[in-house]
Amino acid sequence: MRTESEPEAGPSCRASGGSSIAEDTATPEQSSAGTVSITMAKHAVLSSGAKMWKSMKCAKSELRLDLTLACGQTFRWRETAEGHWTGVMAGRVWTLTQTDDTLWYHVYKHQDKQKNEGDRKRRAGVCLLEENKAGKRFKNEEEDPVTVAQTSEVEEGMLRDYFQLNVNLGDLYSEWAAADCHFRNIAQIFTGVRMLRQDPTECLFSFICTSNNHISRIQGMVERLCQALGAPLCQLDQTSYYDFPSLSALADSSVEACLRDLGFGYRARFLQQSAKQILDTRGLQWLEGLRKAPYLEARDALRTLPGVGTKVADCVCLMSLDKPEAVPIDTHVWQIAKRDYKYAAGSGQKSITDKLHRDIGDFFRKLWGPYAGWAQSVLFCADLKKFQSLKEMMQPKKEEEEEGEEEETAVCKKPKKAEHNGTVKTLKPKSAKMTVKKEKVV
DNA sequence: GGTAGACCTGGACGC
DNA sequence: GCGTCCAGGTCTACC
Repeated sequence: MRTESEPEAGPSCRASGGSSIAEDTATPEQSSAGTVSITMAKHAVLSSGAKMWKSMKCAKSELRLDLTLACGQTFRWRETAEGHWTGVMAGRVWTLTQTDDTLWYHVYKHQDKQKNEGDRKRRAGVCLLEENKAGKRFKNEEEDPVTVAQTSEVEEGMLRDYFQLNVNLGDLYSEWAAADCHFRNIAQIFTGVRMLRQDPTECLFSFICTSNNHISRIQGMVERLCQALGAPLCQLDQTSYYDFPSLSALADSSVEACLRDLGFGYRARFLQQSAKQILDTRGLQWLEGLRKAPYLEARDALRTLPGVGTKVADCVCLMSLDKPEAVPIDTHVWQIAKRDYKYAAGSGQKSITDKLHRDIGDFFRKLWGPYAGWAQSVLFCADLKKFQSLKEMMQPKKEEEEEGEEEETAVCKKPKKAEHNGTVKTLKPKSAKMTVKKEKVV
């Protein structure tokens, strides 16, 4: 997703697909009407008319787009208008928004021919960088010869799968809150935070970029990766959208130098080598196949890849491989464990060792049960600096509740405001009493 | 099983 | 405006 206003940063390896935008692109309404226009396609906005939108029932308590899409589990969604989130999922560009009990979605069209060509080249391992650089044209695809109803059914199915809407989040929140008073306080405000079921390839290679890195920089890197090696999908306003690169495209021997030029640093080698290792020794379907493997087996298999340690492997397991018990332990989760749960083991250590990772993971799995990774993501989300204004809202509520509540085990002292947005890491443990009333197994 | 240092880069922060 | 610090880790060598 590169905007026209972004500076050209790369010497030889900078895609510039947005520079020659098709002048014949039209708004979706105009296109469907068969008219030719020089108006650039725009991001959909619900207020401009519900006609171009489809909808499905989904309560905000089950899904909060703003929290779920911006809590750091995915790096490709942007708020393109107030409450409207645009991103790429399953090779399509979507804008999502929601009202109280309805999830609205719009899927943008792109030219089939162009998409097929991109797919063909990606399968062949062709780096699309030069082609993108030369300026591909983004057009609206023609209407598919399927009924609108069939299309809606497919798209709704894709959304249900992506957001894992078959999982009843309300029930899980109740169970976590019953087992954990700290969670209960956080959950008053941070409702609807759920794990996505992402494409394993996208998830793996995005998280290889996260090591020793800022969230803002990670987002930029993932976008440049797609821009350089992914197939173009469409352009909306000033933003070009690309599919995530295939394994073949990532494994090409030229990729490391290309990505180094794009500012990936030492991670460039990890990305190329991991892709190559998967293709050479495992095969295209291996990553998806790990969805059927037990958690520890999948995690250990991922850890054999260059640039994939315990934390990244856990992220991939949790966010794309159907392993809800995976609890990624990073420095912030360690701080949360110490600050909010008085987790003492390993407090004298300077870094997160494998043993500490295993022990903290077991601690949270014991506390929250088989969906511990989901619960952890709620706390992680609440700790993000960008959501501190939300967190502050819960303080008065909590104080009121504590005043009228004598139950000993439910007292969680007000946690110190934690700030981490990729740049602030000052987190000092503050005493907070945590008593687990019972071990809740979901 | 634990520690330390290197690894890229850019945003935040202090001056 | 400039210098410094450090980030959602991983890898390697060493103890």
